[in-house]
Amino acid sequence: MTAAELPQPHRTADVRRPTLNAVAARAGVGRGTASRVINGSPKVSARSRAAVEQAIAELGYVPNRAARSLVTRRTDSVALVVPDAETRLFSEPYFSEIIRGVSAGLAGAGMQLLLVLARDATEYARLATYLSAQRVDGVLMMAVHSDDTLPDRLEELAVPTVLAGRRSAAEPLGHVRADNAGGARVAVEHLLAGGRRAIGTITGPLDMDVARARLDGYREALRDAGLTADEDLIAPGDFTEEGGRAAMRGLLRRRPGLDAVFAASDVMASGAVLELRAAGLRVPHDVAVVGFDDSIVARHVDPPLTSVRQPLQEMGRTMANLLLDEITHRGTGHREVILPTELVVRESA
Amino acid sequence: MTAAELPQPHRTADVRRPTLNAVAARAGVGRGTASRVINGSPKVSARSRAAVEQAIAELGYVPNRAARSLVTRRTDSVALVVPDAETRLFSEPYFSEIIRGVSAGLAGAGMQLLLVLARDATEYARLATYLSAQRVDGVLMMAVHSDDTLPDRLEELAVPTVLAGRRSAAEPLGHVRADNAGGARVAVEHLLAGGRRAIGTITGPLDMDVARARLDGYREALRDAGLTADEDLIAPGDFTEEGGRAAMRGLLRRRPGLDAVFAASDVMASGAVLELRAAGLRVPHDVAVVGFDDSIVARHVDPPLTSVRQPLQEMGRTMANLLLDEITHRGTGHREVILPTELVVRESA
DNA sequence: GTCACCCGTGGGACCGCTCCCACGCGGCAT
DNA sequence: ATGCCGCGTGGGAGCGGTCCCACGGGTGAC
Repeated sequence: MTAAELPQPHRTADVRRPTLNAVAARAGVGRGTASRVINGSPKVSARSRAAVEQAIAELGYVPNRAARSLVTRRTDSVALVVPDAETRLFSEPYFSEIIRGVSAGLAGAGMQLLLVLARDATEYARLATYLSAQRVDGVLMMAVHSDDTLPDRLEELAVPTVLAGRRSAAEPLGHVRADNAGGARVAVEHLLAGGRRAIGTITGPLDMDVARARLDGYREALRDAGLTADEDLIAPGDFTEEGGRAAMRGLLRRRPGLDAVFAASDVMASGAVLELRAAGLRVPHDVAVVGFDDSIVARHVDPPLTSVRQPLQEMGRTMANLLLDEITHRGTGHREVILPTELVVRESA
Repeated sequence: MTAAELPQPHRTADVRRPTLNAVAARAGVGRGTASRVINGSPKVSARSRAAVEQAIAELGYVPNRAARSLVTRRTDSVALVVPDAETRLFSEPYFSEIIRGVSAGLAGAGMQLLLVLARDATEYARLATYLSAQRVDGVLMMAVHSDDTLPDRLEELAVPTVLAGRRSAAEPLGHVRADNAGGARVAVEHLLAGGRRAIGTITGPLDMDVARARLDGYREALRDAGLTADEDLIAPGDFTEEGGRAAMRGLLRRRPGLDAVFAASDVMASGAVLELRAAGLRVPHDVAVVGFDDSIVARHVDPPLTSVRQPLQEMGRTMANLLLDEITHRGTGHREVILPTELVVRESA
């Protein structure tokens, strides 16, 4: 790509590392046998195995990935793709925690994690070719939008792919998500149990499935309680604090008598709290607030937010496992895993 | 490593991608010429160049990284190492923002970013060998402690390395850091300008350079104002909220007349605020508080915290650039870059 | 005792690229 | 005309692994 025009770096410092040949020679065996030991083949005598293992230890031999992957056509690495535009939205533990889970899940299998932030649309579009060019064995994608076609392109190119969250209810690809609807439902049920009746909601961008699912949960809970989710109780947000403030402002204007709000993210909830305070309303006395994510913000908002926690790290780990499975046994079929959420009750509701 | 015992994945789907040979054949030139075009060598006639470029476009050719790096001994990828123990980092924009900067800095050079989270000490220790085994061209490290020797090992192994922050004032390796002392100084000057005179500080763990530097800045500011930084004005914290509370408690006990506090992190400042409130003191009326990091917490503390912002994304970008430079021109000498901080004034001081 | 078999083994043939050497060819000085 | 230079070029020789085929020697069946 553009690298072509750049000055070429030196060759790496010529501290030549021992090769498989060196190991074999030192162990007094052939390359084949040494290779077998390294790859755990059972068809090696105990004697040879011991000799090779000793040689490896003495020489500090580490296999050359490039050479290996040239012939095996595997790279032992997977990419985690994050549209850069989204990262600011979740400067939250979300990103980090999922990564930790993914990393933990991959480490056991000796896989490397390639982090790919797609800056703009052009770059994003090129990604499919890029990723499929024997660069990675599989792809994990975060924050996929409904209209995102990159996953489809990857599927066409036969690149194993697992998504964090789904694009729509009919997601054809394997993915892992939290029980968003269930979580939202529990949040609203908590508000209902607290005697609240005029419950509004601040949603995420409705072109995202997470946002829609959380809205669905909100609706279900109200319906089950015999209430109707009037349209003017629903204010669209965008997962940002400012969006939360604006949405709250709208809700207050339309429904002055509101006594509770379920926000589809803590960040929006924190915006809502700021706006409520500005309007002279007390939380939770006048208006109760529940957020979603149980992010660090939740604990630091005044009052601390009641929020729905998603098992982020486990989601990451599960994504890694699904992907590894898909890589190992092609065409296992795309599976979806839904992990349970948990309501963390604090002072805001 | 352990991968040896695992079941081996299939070979990648055999959608054989076009090779350089195919490109050369189609363009009617030799492999050498095709390679030259791809690598931007000037020694190619316009005619050949055009033919090759067309063939590349028609075939959708993308060079095989493994093959290339096998011979060049470069991988065109760098590792970002983060000790997993530093969960503290994860809860902040810190991590995400630096990554964004790093990613942006690397992208231009066609470099890949390998994310390596070291779970435990054993794994961390093995990292040096791991990273030096022609796996990456360079290493970026975050959250290095004073007693961390991994950087030294990497240097011995001739692996270009750049750190985020330094281990001590005598850091031999290239690194990028914020002007911690300067930032602290400005924070305290702001308190002085507000008429405060009995100014305490809550420090980070003093085995970390950041913490020491911020303490130094505090001292300098007081000294320049003709005040003395009595030892009982200095309370050691550990960058946690609870640590901040405890430190604040100690300060109040020793110095009931305190009228301001500079905390070396927002999280500690938020703890301090809680403690002040518990003691019946008002912020900023009775005691003004300034934090550090301008993290998301700062905006959500009540009252919102005045804080010192570090240019995280730029720090990431700078790290990437330093590393690229080190990779391209070996032995440029390890440089240090200090980026300016900025005081963000809110309501707490 | 002979033969078929199996197990462990060595090593050749690649994988797809870059590097570099040698070569052809036109233009310029001799 | 002859030589030399330098440019653009083709293609061989690896890079360090894995895969697989062929082979030696021990074993058991006949």
